[in-house]
Amino acid sequence: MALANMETRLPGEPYDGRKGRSAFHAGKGGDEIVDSRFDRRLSKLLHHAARIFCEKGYEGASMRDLSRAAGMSLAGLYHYFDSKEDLLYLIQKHTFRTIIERLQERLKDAKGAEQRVRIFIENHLDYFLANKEAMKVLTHEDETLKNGRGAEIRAIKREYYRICLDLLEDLRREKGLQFSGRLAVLGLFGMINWIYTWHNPRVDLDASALAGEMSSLFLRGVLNPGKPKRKSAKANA
Amino acid sequence: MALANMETRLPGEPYDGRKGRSAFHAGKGGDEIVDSRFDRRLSKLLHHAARIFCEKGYEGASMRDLSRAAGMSLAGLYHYFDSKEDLLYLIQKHTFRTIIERLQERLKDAKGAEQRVRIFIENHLDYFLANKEAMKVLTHEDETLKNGRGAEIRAIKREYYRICLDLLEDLRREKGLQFSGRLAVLGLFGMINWIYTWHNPRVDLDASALAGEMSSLFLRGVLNPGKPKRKSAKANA
DNA sequence: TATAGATTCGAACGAACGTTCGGTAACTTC
DNA sequence: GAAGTTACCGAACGTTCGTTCGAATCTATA
Repeated sequence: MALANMETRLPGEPYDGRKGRSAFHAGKGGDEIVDSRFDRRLSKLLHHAARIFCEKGYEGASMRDLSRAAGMSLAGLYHYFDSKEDLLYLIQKHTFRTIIERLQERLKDAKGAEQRVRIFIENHLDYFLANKEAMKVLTHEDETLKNGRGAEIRAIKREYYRICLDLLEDLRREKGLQFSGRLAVLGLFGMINWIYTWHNPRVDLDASALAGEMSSLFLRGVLNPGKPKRKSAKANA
Repeated sequence: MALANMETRLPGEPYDGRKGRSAFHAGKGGDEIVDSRFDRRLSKLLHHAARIFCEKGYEGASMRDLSRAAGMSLAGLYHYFDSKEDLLYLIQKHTFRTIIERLQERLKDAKGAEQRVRIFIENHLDYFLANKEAMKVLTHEDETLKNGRGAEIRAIKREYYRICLDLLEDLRREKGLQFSGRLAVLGLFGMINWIYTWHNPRVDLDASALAGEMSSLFLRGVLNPGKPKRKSAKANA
């Protein structure tokens, strides 16, 4: 009973996650109010939760921690979501969807494969550093969600991966290069996701400068022809 | 009482972690037997624990999970270590110390800054892929340990970071380049640590081939002069 | 101001957690 | 084979966990 809405959806059907109270679901005239009282409160709760999951990890954080941080009773929280797992799911879905949405917006008016890769990197770092807590939760709690919710997040992740892979393969084609797309994507993801373990705003560059540096590092690595061993300027493709 | 040996050491003094029963502590004639019954059993327990921490995360894994996996009673486990936290500490310390030890061995007979950087990367990936579980625990549970144990692991981490930084600064000097050592180290760490999230032995290259690819990607990125924007061959240093 | 629904709460539930304790069995040393 | 140490276990301790329930309070509309 408690797990009623757990696995009774159609596969691929997203969880509502709002207990049917939100004005998000479109009325007869299409999307309308997206900022009901309920939605605003839920959004604040998600931010509090992201901060706590970021600090103590998903498993290490308790609903009592969240209730304390949000200034709301433990029982009251459950008015806004179904379970702790649902909470993580909502955070990850919203974060992932937003970063993809912003990326597609920025890619609209971009010409040239190299420029588009730079935009990908800058968008990622911009959003990462502006939403450190949620992005750490997205990155660090990668394998935490199971079953339906996990599958849905993993699907979004594949979508994001695919976008990056396509950009890199366009680049490869445009410049007539040879490299493994998979390796390039995952190497790049490593570089730009790892920042949550070290970036300190008082010491390190800001997002846009960082994006510039990392783009250069990565693109030079990908664009330049591999020299076979040592001291030999011209080499095979 | 229960936390007696928790914070009563001198700062910097490592935890024994063996409850004084190990033959590890040198006798009068220097180091002798390193493989007492106790040590061998402990080592097996650490492997089981690494596997479980890897699968479910440190917080998500229970001592009962470990007792089941090790085929030993819950109470019996505590004969070998003080606490769950101690367990994580022992895994991380041993893993980190071993990877550094092997690196220093390999660096002994290596000439040329570039070659030494390649060795660093190869050693890291070799060990990572041969000890995936422990390395994931080391990497993923980075901020889990607190207080004394956490400080000690963090010190080893700084040592490892420093080794890499020195290698890269040697390279920069030798080739007369200009780049941020910190950014290069952390970018490289991102690339080579991220593999635990994606490497699939049935699909991906093995450690040595992967090390070759990543070394090329990274070194080309670092070694090649930065071109300012677009289509301009010669640029500033 | 009456009413319906949305929102919040205190209190409690059963389950799972890390750890401890007293005792038994096994091994080592003389 | 007695004595002493090491290895291990069943059972329980006290705490914390995620979640639920019924009731109380707020808010918006008529």
